[in-house]
Amino acid sequence: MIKSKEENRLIVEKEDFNLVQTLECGQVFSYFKENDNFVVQSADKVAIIEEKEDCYIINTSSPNYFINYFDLTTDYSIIKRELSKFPVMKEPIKFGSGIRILKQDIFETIISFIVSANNNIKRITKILNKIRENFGKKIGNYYAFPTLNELKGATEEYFAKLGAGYRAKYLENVLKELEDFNIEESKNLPTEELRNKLISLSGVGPKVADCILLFGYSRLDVFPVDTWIEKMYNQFYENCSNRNVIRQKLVEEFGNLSGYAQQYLFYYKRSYLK
DNA sequence: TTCCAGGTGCATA
DNA sequence: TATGCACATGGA
Repeated sequence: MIKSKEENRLIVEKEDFNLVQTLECGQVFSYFKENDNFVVQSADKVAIIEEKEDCYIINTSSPNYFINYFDLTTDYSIIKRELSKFPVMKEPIKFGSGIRILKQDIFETIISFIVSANNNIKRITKILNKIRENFGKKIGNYYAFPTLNELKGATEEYFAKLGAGYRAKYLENVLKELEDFNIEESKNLPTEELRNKLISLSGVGPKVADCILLFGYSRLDVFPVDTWIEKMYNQFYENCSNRNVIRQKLVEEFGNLSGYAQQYLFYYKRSYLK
């Protein structure tokens, strides 16, 4: 998987790793294309990634951070083999065979997915980029995502101006609520308890909480149910409009592989079936 | 014009 | 506990 690691560069084989699939499967909003490369940002880290015929060259001053971020030490062939035993997963796994679940910064993930609720990806990205530019430290030609402390002064009016709509109030509130949250300590909580704690935050409901758990806390025993998963469930399982019921049934079915299954299905359904 | 986007919060029964 | 509706915004 990791072919070589140097101080400013990481070379990664393409086996079980497709950068476009990983970035565009809906788990992350902090990347963009620059010339022929992808620029990937997470918290205050940046990677500029070149695609070669048989590998990716990840240019970054933080190679270890991106080894963890792209989950490069996990063997996805085992996960895909296990999940392929479920008939419903066969095509989605083939379609998104290079997806990896990112390990993102928790604060950034909380803010990103509050913005994402009932919103479209284009506007979500626009809003998050503005937050970076307005409150983040400058790193070279790019901007870091602000820390809680750096973003603390942002008001409802500010977020509304960015186009956050009715989520502006949630964002202002959550910044205050997070001051007593203690993200570091929360990492040790069991999934269900942590889920309830996240849901108590402003703008965080069951779906956003599950996304934060999966993409920020790397909890694989959650299955975020959004409009696309609901469509998929109604197509492949049974008619059901209660998202909580859908979530419970899918977690029961996929257990500790739920998070992986969700991403393969989401990507397949959203980009292929519509 | 209406519908929809990786839903949440709140009132009501 | 469960259901229904309002909530900003802009593209299709």
